[in-house]
Amino acid sequence: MSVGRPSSAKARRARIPEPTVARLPQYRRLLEAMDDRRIATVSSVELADAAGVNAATLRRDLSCLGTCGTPGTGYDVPRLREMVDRALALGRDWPVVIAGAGYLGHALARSRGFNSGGFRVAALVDIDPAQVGTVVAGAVVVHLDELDDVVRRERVALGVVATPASAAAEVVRRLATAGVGAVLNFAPGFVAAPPGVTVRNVDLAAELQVLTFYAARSVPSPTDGAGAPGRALG
Amino acid sequence: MSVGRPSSAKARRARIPEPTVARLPQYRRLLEAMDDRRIATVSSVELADAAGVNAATLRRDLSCLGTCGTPGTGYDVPRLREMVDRALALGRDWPVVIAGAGYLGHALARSRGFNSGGFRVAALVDIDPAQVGTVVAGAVVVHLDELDDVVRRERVALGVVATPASAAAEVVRRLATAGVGAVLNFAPGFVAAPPGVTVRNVDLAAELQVLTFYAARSVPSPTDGAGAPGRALG
DNA sequence: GCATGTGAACACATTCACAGCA
DNA sequence: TGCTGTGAATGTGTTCACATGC
Repeated sequence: MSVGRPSSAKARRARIPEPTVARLPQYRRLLEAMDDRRIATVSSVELADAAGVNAATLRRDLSCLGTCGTPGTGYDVPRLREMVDRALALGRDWPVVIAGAGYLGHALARSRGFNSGGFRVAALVDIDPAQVGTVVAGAVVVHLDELDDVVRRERVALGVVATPASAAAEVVRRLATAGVGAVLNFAPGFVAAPPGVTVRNVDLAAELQVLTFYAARSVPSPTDGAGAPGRALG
Repeated sequence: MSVGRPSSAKARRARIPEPTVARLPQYRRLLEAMDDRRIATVSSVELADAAGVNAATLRRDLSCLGTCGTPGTGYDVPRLREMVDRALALGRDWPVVIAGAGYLGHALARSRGFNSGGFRVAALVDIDPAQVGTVVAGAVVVHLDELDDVVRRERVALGVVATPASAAAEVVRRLATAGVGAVLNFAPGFVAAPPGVTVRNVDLAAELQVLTFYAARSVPSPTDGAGAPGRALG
């Protein structure tokens, strides 16, 4: 704890806790909106309130990025925005392949979040002959057997699984074989990660069930004066 | 620590930690699959391995439900399944209203997870005249102005927001006013919860960005022999 | 013998509170 | 004075390890 540049060098390659990583996209969006409105500076309290987190938590989150806010002033919005982008490895080109051209696949392919900030849907893959050859939001639907070609040609590093549950494990395996390094799986059920591949499971039905849990705890007990505090989760 | 039935009464109304609640749907699905295959008993190690969690964690999770596994044998699958269902307040009827009949709204309305286990899409609401009056997977699309009627008539307790971000806050407000007690918000950005309402924000674009963070940490460093362990997140 | 359920240890994240600096 | 960045305290979840009971 002595040598080198004081702040940046210290935190440059420090491990970032998972909860912090999960909050970064939220900060990013707020900073983007502020930047668009030409807001030059923001304090930790302002940003934290907008994000719905504690100000100390926000400051600690940002300190992981090796940021330099200015005491007495706050954070420089464009600069902070750039640092968050860098931490999330955004800004560079991230071609995505979506496996499964059903309703969810279509919805994701058309969503802004999958077509901005460096993300770009390079292609969708499916096995349904009725889908193969069609174009969704500028991206072609190709047959699953062409997956390797697409991944190699477009240098795809990210895969999204929007197939039925029964196909998910096999599709993840094929994505991994094709060279995709990270997969976002929307199919229900736990899919184990092949070696060297990061798999993130997002289960929309599970989210609904978790919500139910909290709803059931507040709804059937209308006896609490002001009611449950109505905290926002997630 | 003495009176009453030893296990169940003690844990019956204990607070369940949020991470535990988030894992319950996963256990539920596995138990359902085992039950269908007529598997009568399961040990904590087996179930934990299938779910990708530590066995001690699983046992502690289940102990929150006031369960009784049998030492030397394991857990009774049908019985445990029922207890998880009860904890999640499933089994009863949960009518859902989906706000936003775009691609995501359609995908959710058609998904199995939103139409089983007690969940039922009572209606979709939108303001697009081209959508209003159409039927999606057996559910009608009605105008946003009819929200109050639908919620009252169908006793809707759960709302799902699948609108553009710009409309999300207002739609959550209207859902709350209509009497919906819990909302699952898929629109990007933090939506504060009105008093007495639980709001759970699920940001699909953020999931992709989080994935990128981990992908970037493993991809550009192909120097680690066996590579990153490829842990499954989420 | 074998698997549950849980006290105790540990690891981690959040929050407070304040030193230090603009 | 105002706000950042962080040591220290707190709170929470995970994991170990074993007593207990089938």
